[in-house]
Amino acid sequence: MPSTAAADTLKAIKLLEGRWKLIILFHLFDGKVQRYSDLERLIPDISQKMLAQQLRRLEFDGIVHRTVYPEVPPKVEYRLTEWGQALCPALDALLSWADQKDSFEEPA
Amino acid sequence: MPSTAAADTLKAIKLLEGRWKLIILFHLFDGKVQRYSDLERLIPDISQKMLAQQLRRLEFDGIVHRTVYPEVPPKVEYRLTEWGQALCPALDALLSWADQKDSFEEPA
DNA sequence: TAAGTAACTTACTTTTTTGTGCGTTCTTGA
DNA sequence: TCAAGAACGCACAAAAAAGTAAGTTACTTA
Repeated sequence: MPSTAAADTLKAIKLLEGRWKLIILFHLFDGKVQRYSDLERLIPDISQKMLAQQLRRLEFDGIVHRTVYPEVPPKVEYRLTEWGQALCPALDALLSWADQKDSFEEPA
Repeated sequence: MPSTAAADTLKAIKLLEGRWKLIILFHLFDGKVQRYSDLERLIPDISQKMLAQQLRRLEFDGIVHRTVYPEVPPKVEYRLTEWGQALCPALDALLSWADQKDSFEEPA
């Protein structure tokens, strides 16, 4: 284990931190393609500002791909990059960790 | 995949979010036991307040175990719970995801 | 001419998280 | 008598994240 493992894991988690990113990602898994307005509908509590901002960040980080169709009114589609799809196993591992909680009960 | 998968993964990530938690955890992996003052030394930039606060939160969440020795001056030791140790594979999965990044280069 | 549409910006406010510095406790050794 | 040591707690300040509401663009259709 190189000494950067901790730092790199930190970075990985930072890419996913925040109130909205995972929620957005879950709507894009399995190759789903969504328009901005689809995501707005699927995530009723998010503000337009946060949706746009987090999508841009996910795009910048290489997790989400953005396609603009030059139409009026505008049309923009979002999908995961391949690397974004590759997040699945890691999130599954986290989920199964969370699920295991009750099977470990600490001795007092 | 039950429909709570997204919500549960969210919760799991929230347990690890923030500037300090993973840093603290990395110093406790592999059964390492550390005193409060050890962690202070190992994490030079953290303030006492944040160290105490995050340790309490990790304890509350069942990830870290806290042992107080009734001595003067005080002695308090921290170690991972079994469930806390069980985080390793999930963090490894995240790390390997991060490492894979360059092997996926998106077609423009 | 005017309203409608999708996908955002921008300016501003509120909330949450993090940081700073000092105080507290109790006993021991100089 | 008094400073030292370990592990905090507390009040307050700064910074970061999130939320609110209104404005923008550039065509299309009524």
